Amino acid sequence: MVKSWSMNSVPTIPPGEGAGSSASPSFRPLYQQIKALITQSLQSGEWKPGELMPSEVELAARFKVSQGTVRKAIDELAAENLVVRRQGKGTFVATHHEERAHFRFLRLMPDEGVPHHPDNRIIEVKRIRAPAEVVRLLELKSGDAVVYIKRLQSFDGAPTILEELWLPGQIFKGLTAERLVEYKGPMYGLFESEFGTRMIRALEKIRAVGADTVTAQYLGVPEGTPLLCADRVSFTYGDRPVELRRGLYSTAQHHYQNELS
Amino acid sequence: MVKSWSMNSVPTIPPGEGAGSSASPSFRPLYQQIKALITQSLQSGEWKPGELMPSEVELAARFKVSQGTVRKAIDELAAENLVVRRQGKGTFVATHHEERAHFRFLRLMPDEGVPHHPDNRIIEVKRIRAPAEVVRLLELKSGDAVVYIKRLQSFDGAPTILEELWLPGQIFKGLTAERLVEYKGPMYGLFESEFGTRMIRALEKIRAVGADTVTAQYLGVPEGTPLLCADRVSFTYGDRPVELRRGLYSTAQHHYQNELS
DNA sequence: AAGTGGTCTAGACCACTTT
DNA sequence: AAGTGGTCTAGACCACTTC
Repeated sequence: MVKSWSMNSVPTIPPGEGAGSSASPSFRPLYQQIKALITQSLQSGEWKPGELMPSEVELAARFKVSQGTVRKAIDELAAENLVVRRQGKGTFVATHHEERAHFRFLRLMPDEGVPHHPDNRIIEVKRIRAPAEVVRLLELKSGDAVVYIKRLQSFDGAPTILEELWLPGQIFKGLTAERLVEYKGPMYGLFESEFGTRMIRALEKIRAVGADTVTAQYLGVPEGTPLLCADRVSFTYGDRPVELRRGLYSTAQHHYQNELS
Repeated sequence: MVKSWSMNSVPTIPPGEGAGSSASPSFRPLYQQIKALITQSLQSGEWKPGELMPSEVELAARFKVSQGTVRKAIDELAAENLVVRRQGKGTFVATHHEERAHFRFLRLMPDEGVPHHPDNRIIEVKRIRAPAEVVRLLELKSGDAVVYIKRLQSFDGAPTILEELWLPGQIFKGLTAERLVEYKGPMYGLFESEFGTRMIRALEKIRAVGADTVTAQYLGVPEGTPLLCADRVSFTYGDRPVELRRGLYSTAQHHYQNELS
């Protein structure tokens, strides 16, 4: 179904688009081919977020490879948080509808106490033509529509995060203020369930800025107060950018936490 | 040398300090025991940073386990950046003396252009009694001495990072301003070569603050300018904290870059 | 040609979960 | 008891580096 190496399983993939500076023709390990095939099935929705995937034995039979090869492919997918393995139960498609995932993209932690979920207040939702900067970062076509969202998040009643989002209009067609307000849970969960778009990873660029008049009002701080400004581009399968987000964080009682390893 | 499982290799480790909420007595996979033994050898300096380690076959013989088990142990060490594997050559102890490692702990990137190394200017080096906060974060004893360092880093002549460091006095005995000034290369390289202390990972807490008078002068910005403030605690083997660092970053032409995955 | 890490297979047994 | 992921072994061959 996949292979072709020599005697003991040799990949069929012809030399070509090598991933690097290899002098020899490019090779592709079998397990990486399997990994790509499984990723395709995840992307196409053959197995939906939260669902149980076929067992390793089943997948090995389906792809006509050994269980060990399937295992190595799934190991990498698990390391990338695309799937979750549970001993004795099986392998599940990762979803944003679990506690575990909620704080993977929210790095703002309280200086003291345990992290918990913010209260959301939607300020504005509208459909606009994408600004040039958004066109560039989301790889859109000039003139494409985007959904613009502005919201304020509070912890224990203290306004802390003022956020603006830009989402490709084509993907997020029916996204209205009502649906955002009535939806309980993390926004990425909504995107995943209602719009079939799962955020996989994101890139953030962080700066320090002074609060402008409007921002200061929303966050309840003096104008000019230093704030963290985090610009985020989020990607779905295949490194396709599908969200632009600018967050302004008040760091009076919170900090951005990061592990370097 | 290690094992004891049953017929096919069973771990000797007696039930006891299980790592988790397991109801049954705790087990420890063989490969994790091997991993711990290899880590010990790294920590003790049996193989020094940059050096070639014994091959998988040798280690398998030494520990009386299969090559596959050693491989899995080394795979995890490589994932944690403790060792580096090079096909055809062998496995090497990771070191801060390589380009590759330099930007693992320096997340401040230029808004445009490629990242490069800063110019260092040592402002102050002194030996002091550790302040209470430092005692707490570095897990010292009250009254212990620490080496205090203050330095300014510039990119293309533009002062950008004002940093303060606190290092355990016991470990960093002969650390003087002269040695810091004459040393070329990343500071973690100096720590590794001259003081036998290798930084493995670090935890950062980031806030936005306004530049005070002194800071503003060093960084050449108006007083009150918003700056990133990054408090870092670095750890060596065994999660022992061995460095406290506070960096103030001017984000006029740079940003703190972070990948969420 | 020899040595090293990298891939693949096949089979055994273990721990965990559900039936 | 049956099924799942997790560990361990043994052996084969491959790609890369050095001699």
